[in-house]
Amino acid sequence: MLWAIPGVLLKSAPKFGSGNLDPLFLFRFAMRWSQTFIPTMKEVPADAEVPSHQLMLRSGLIRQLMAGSYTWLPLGYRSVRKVSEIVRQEMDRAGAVELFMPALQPIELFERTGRKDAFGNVLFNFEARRGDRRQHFALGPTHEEVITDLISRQISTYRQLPITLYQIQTKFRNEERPRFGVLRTSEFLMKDAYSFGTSLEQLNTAYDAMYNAYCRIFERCGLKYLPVEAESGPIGGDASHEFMVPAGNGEDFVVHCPACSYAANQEKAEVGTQPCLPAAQPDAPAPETVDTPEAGSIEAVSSLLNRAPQDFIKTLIYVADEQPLAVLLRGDHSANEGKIRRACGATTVELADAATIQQVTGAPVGFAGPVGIQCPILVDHDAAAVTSAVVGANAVDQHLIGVIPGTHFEFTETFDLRNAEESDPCPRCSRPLEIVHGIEVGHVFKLGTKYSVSLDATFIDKEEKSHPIIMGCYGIGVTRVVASIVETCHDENGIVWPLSAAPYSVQIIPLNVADEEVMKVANSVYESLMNAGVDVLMDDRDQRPGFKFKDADLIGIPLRVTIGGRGLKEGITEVRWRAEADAHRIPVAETADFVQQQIRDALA
RNA sequence: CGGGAUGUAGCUCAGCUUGGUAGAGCGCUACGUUCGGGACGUAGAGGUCGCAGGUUCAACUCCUGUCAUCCCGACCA
Repeated sequence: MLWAIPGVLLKSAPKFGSGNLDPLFLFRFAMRWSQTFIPTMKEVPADAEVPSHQLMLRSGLIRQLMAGSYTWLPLGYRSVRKVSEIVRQEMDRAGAVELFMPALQPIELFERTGRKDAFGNVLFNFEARRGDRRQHFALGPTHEEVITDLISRQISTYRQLPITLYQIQTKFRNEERPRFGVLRTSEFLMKDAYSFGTSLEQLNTAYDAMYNAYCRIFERCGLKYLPVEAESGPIGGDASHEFMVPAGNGEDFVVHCPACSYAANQEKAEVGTQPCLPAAQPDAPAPETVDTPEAGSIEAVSSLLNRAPQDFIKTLIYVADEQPLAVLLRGDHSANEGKIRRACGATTVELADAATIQQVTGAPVGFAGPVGIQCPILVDHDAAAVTSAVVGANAVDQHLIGVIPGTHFEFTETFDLRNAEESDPCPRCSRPLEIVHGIEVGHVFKLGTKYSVSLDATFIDKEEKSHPIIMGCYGIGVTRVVASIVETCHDENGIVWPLSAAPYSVQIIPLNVADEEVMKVANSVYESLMNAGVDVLMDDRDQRPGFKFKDADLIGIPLRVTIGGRGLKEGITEVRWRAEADAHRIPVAETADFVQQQIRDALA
C-alpha cells in the first residue's frame, strides 16, 4: 500500500493521536475549509497583471505586504513545502547533503570576494550597533561566500573531497523593480547547492549529477522546461545552463532550434552566420554624401532616404578597457556586449559617452560611420555582407550611401557580435532559430576557483601540494517554481495544479451541509482518506453549490469528490480530475478506495 | 534610475471637468425565502476620499509637495 504524503510515498499509514511521536509527520494532511484560511476573490485585483499573480491572489495563495514582499497563505505555503520536498528528495538522491546557513552575514566576506561592489545596490547591507561598535552586515543574496568560508576552515585534504552541500533558504536581493507578483521579489525561497572537488573531473561529475537532478525535479513538478546554455555572468566561471520554463510572460529570451534542439539564452546564443570578407572593388564609385538633417536614428534616416534598415550599417562606439572601439552591425540587429567583450579580449565594455563619440567621429551622437573613423573597428559577419550600405558620415546631419564593406573601409576579420534573432541560422545545423520567452527557474554553473582563491579554500593533494578547491554552484528558485506552475497550468476558471505540487490532492465538496445523509457520507470519505494519509480538503462551508464549484475550480485541487443528494439517491459520488471534463460516478462505499487508486495511478 | 498611470468601504469601481451633506455592485451582519455552477428580499454595519501644506466662507474635487502601488524601459550572481 502506498500513501500519499505531499510529494512523498510512505510505506505505512501515518498514525494520529497521542501515540504518534514520529516528528517527521510535519503535515497535517486533512483540513476542513471552515477551519483554515483560504480567502478567495471573485474579482481580479487591479494591481495584478500576469495570470500567475492574478490567480495566486484570487485563490488565496498569497497576499502582498509591499512591493516585492508577499505572505504565503496556508494554501500557497503547502505548495511551497511540496516543491521544497521534491527538491530535497532529488538533491539527496543525487548525493548532496543538506545544511542551513545564516541569512545574516558579515559584509567583510563580500568585500573579500569583490561582490560587495559587483552586487552594488542589489545587496542589502546595513550597519547595526553592538555595544560601542558598529558592525556591518549583509543579507545573503546567495551563499558562495559563507559556504566557501566554512569549507576553507573545515576541509584540508583531498580525502575529504568531493562533497556537495545544499540548503533551502530565504534569499534577499534589493530588486530595483520587483514585478509580476511572486515571480520577481526581493525576498524569495531558493535552493542553493555548492560542489567542492579536487579536479575538473570531480566538478563535471557533480555538475552532471545536479543537471540530472534538476531535470527530475522540474519533471516531477509538472513543468515543461528547457535547459539552455547560459553565460556564467559576473559570478565568473566557464560553463553554465539555465533551466527555463517557456511562458509568454517570461522575462528571459530563449533562442531555440526546433530542428536540432540547440537552446541558449539570448546573451549566450550564437548566430550561425558565416564569416564574410568581401573582395575590394577598386573600380567601385566612391560613396555619395547625403544630407540627413536631424536624423540620427536608423528609423529616422531609413524613412528619410526610403531605405530598409537591413541596408544600413550602424556604428556603435564602445569603450573597451578605456580604449574607444567602433562596432559595426547591420541596421536591424542589436549588439551583444558579451560577444563584443570576448571578440576584443577586453574585461569591460560599455557604450561610449557623447564626448568620446565626438572625439572619434568628429560628429555628435547619431552620425558615426566606419569611413575615416579615428578608432579600431570590429565588424559583424552580417554587416560585412551588406553590399551597398548606408552609414553615418562622421559629420553632423550627413550620411554616406553606396558604401561597400572591404572597399570603402577595410577589415581583416569578421565576428559574431549581435543578439540572435528569430529566423537566424542555427549555429549547429543552420536551420532557422526560434525565440521563446521563458521564466528562469534554475541555474547550474561551473564556478572554478573564483571563491576558493579569494577566500583561501584549499586542499592538499597526495604530494602535500596545496591547490584551490574547484567549485560549482546550483540554484533553484523554489517560490518561483510555484509561480511558474500557476503561470503555465491554468484555464479560464482557475489553477489546474499538477498532483505533485498541489496544496491538497483531493477536495471533497458536500453540496448541502444541512443534509444529514450528505454530511454522513462526506465525513466518512473524508476520514477514510485522512486515515489513508491522503491530503484532503473538505469544503464544509454552508454555501450554495455553484459558489463552492467556482471556488474549487479556482483553487484547482487535482481531484474533486462531489457528494450531493441527487447522487446519493443513486448511491454514487462523483470523482472528477480538475484537468478532465467528465466525472467518474462511483458507488458511495467504493469512493475512498477509488480515490486512492486514482492517486496511485497518477503517481506511478 | 528614466518614462507612463493610479490612489475614494474588505474587493472592483463611479463621483472630480464646473468646489456646497460620501456613492454603486460584490463581500460582511441579522432575519426570511432559496439550494447541482459565484441566488433573492428586507433591515443594517462599514470611509479622517493615500499623506502634508496651500487657495477658499467652504476642498474627494483646484494648486504645490510628498508617499505608495502598478506598467514600459534600464538593471537583474
